Amino acid sequence: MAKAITKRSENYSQWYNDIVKFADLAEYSQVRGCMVIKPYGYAIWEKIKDQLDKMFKETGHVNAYFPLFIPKSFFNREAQHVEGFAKECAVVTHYRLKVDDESKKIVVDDDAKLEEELIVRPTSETIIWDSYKNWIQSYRDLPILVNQWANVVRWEMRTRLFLRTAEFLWQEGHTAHATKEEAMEEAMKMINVYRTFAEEWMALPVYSGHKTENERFAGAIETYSIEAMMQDGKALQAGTSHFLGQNFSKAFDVKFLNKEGKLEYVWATSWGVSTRLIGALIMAHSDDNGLVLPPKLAPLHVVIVPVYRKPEQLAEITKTVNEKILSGLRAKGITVKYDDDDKYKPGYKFNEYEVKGVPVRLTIGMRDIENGQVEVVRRDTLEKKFYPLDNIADTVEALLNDIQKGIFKKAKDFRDSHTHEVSNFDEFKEVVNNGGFALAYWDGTTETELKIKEETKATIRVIPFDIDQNEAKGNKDVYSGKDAKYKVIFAKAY
RNA sequence: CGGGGUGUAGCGCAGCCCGGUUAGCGCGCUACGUUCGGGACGUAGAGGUCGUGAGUUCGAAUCUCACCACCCCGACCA
Repeated sequence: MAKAITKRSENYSQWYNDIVKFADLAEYSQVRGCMVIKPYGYAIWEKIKDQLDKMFKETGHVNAYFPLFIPKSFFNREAQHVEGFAKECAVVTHYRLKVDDESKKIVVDDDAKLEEELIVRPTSETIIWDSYKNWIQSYRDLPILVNQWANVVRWEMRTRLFLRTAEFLWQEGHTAHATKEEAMEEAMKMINVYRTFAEEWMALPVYSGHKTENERFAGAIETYSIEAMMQDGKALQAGTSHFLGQNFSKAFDVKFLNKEGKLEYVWATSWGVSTRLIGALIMAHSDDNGLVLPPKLAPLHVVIVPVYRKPEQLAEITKTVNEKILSGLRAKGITVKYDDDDKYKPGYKFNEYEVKGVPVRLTIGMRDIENGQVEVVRRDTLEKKFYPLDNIADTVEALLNDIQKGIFKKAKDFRDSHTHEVSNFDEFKEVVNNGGFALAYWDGTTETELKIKEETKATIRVIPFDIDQNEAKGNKDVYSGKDAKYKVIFAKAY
């Protein structure tokens, strides 16, 4: 074992870094806080992107692209928005370099200073609403249901691959509506799209609900979020959808003439998920042997490893693989790789694909051909079984479905067993400090929320949709002892 | 921005305190041979502006100064 992945129990965050590295997903570049997403990691992002894009289009959205640069003045328009992002913006001040006469080095040409600085987008509300102003005159122009796949830059102080990097890839939906109700419905619709994607595709159980005022997106009236639990019991915000009210339409003066001939401000939403989802995928499912991927998002479903000594044996195995395995699997849309690379030994390959989380491995040697069988190993449980070569495609298809369901159940069981109702602050501290979600009553004040954060580092992740908030009536806040308004999920978060 | 640390081969490090002739080690890499059902082994080999720039010295990876970069711990955050 030349390369060993740190065990989760020893050092969880080192384990995470090891998985990213050994599974060849990403690495830091020479640019501070920025990552290189390597082909295998990018392939996972492409799978995520393809599916989400499909779901967005099915819900009536279209893609467009807006500039990377935003004039500084745009940020002045919406007060909360600028406050939320000002401290982490990259700013372009010049447009030209030159060779310095004395040092012969490349320097910024001071004569090429921009009249107005450009901000590298940390999010695109402002530049998009500046365009919407020109797009919208009448209720007939609405709704606008646009999504953008893009990169954004937030100059974070501390970064972690996929979870928080200075530049990251994401999608941001920006919609414009004639009525408040329609916009609110859109925001809710999209958080549900995210929830469906998380649960059915990522095999990641999530709590969805409202964010508190304190945790809301800068400039939003209402923020909805999906929150997942990682294997250390901490929460990861996996996606957000915002009802922006008329904040941005007022800031950018976007009005439309309604059916009654009256001028009104447009109602807005925005919603997004990022490459952070890959971090969620890693931390939710993987084990001490490496990455574990849900089959629906695995770039490669099945790898076939031949075991042989002589070239003639390899030829015979290859013939069997071609005739009895490959076409059957491909016909079912299963992505399969036959790894007959002679440069590596089987043992090396077994480990490599295990670390990379390929859901199913087939091993086939002379012995198996004689017996008409193949060895099948599933990545999630590492269980090995022999199956007949006949109908191997059906076997594998069923197994992939089983793995998808199995890892969802495992993640859900984990989350549920680490989610506890707490009735007093001592219990509360115990739950959040040991890694877990605390279901607690809250008095609804930012003051209490901040005090709890200060004392425990735990924050309110969501006010869950699927908890009837009438439950809170007659109960007391876990910290302040005042009358409770909500029952919420507290946890430490990434 | 506050506190701490590190820059030496592709990666991980030793050497520096106490200056000295050819700068080492592990992994990886290349060639050949033996291996091949859970990360093989042997032999031979390739690979270095010692972060950058000045200075001290007969002589600097080593001492001095400046600069740059990155990492870790805080405050901030998808």
